[in-house]
Amino acid sequence: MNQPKKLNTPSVAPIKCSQCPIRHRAVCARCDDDELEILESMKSYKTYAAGDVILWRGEPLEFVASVVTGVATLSKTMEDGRTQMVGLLLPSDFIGRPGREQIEFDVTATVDVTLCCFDRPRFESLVCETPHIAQRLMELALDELDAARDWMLLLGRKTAREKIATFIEMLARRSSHGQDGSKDVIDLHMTRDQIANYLGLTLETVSRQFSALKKDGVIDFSDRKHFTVEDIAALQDETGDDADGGVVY
Amino acid sequence: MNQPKKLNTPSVAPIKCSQCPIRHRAVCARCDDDELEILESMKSYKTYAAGDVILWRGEPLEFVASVVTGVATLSKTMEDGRTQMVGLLLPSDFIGRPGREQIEFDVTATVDVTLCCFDRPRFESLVCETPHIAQRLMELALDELDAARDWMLLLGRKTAREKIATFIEMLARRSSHGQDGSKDVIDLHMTRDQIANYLGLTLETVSRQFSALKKDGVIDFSDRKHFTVEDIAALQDETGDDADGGVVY
DNA sequence: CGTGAGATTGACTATATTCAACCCTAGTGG
DNA sequence: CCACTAGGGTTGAATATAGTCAATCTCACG
Repeated sequence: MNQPKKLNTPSVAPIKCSQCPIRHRAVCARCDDDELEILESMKSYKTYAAGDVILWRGEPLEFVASVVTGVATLSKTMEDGRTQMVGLLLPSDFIGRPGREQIEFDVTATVDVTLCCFDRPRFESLVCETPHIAQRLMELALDELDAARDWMLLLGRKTAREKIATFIEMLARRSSHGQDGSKDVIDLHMTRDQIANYLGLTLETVSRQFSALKKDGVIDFSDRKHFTVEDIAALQDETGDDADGGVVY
Repeated sequence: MNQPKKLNTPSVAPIKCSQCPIRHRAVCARCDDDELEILESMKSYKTYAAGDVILWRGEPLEFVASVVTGVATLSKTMEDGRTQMVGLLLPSDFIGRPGREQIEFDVTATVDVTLCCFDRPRFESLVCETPHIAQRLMELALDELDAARDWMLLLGRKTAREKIATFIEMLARRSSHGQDGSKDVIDLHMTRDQIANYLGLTLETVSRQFSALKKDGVIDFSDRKHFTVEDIAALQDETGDDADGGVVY
């Protein structure tokens, strides 16, 4: 953010896989040293500045990649401009799929992003030869599928207030710095418009619901991008989800 | 339907994998004869009558399975009863995931269903040893992920009319018997309520939109469960999707 | 200090939901 | 054989929720 905006650098000096921050969570998580060496030899890094489009929908998919740092979004846009985010990519998440020539949605960097890229055809043959990669890719896909299904419930059935509460609770859980119960300052590194596209709302409705939750003492904004959760219990009540996360009868 | 309702039979006589109707599409699609023999020895069939619940959310997941015949749905229900379908399982689709003890949603048979089941722990070790299974499972998961993401756009951004048009077009495409352009009678084997839960609407809205499309001459109902598409072009216009399926600039 | 992108707020409107009455139709039992 | 019933389905009227349009505000940045 406070760094100068850099142009879309085609590749930067790679770090060693063994020291990679996503080594044990990304597509390479199950790989042994030999397999890692193959990946090491074919990987290249690319960086994108906040706001850059990483891939356009329909574009031929020349590489697949893991997110090393930063956050990217997947989104679909209709002819008349209505758009819906269909996924959030955090470090260790995977972009692209073996066997597909094109990508079905736009991929955009919301903050500065570094990708660890692999040439798609070469990666595809590697998937066939290296069971550890297919296994991990399966796990990643199934995890994303679970997340997508939770999101479908939100999009199809939750009210605006429930959507916002769910979103905030997700952020709160994700950014809880160690000790529980503390009122961390949470960074909302998205615009109201992006949040609206994520939740299937308009930006005005997002703004109104934030204001309402603030008025009700559930959250408090220090500025437009930073807030604290004042009443976690109330927040969880508002999400519409079961109390303990799903296993209630 | 016209057969007597049978009780939930724990297992029925299995057919040979080599003659299985889903042999080349299911999780076993890439398996060679040796691998198939292992699967053959551990599989068992279960059948469920239309309306039966196959698995309840939160239930310990003792088996994983492929759908051999019939249709099942995945759905999530909120405390107050609002429910959202999050997936449709057709023959060759897979239920359950290795590495998860519990299932996150209800699985229900909408018509009579036959499953090809595998004991979960044994299947999990097989996934580790048999790359062809992990590869195929990855492909199936990625396909479902693509479908889930299309559905997210529908749920988050489409109007009631667009949702219904998309739904009908999906049915029309799926049940087109060979020659294109013919007016096939399409079987709507779901109630208005189930359709509503699928599309994130109420059953009244579903009914109203069907009536409106009929009045506009786009579709025609012979009875409540059967209709024909009278104007495919108009139907596609109403879906809100791009004309040729997505790759337009 | 001016500018512009993003955010907030208000007034009005549209869309889909809710509530309720009524209608089919298939299946049941007298 | 026919009337009754129940589970879906349709339709209408009133309502609520979120969307649209528009004015104003805030704040970071040049």
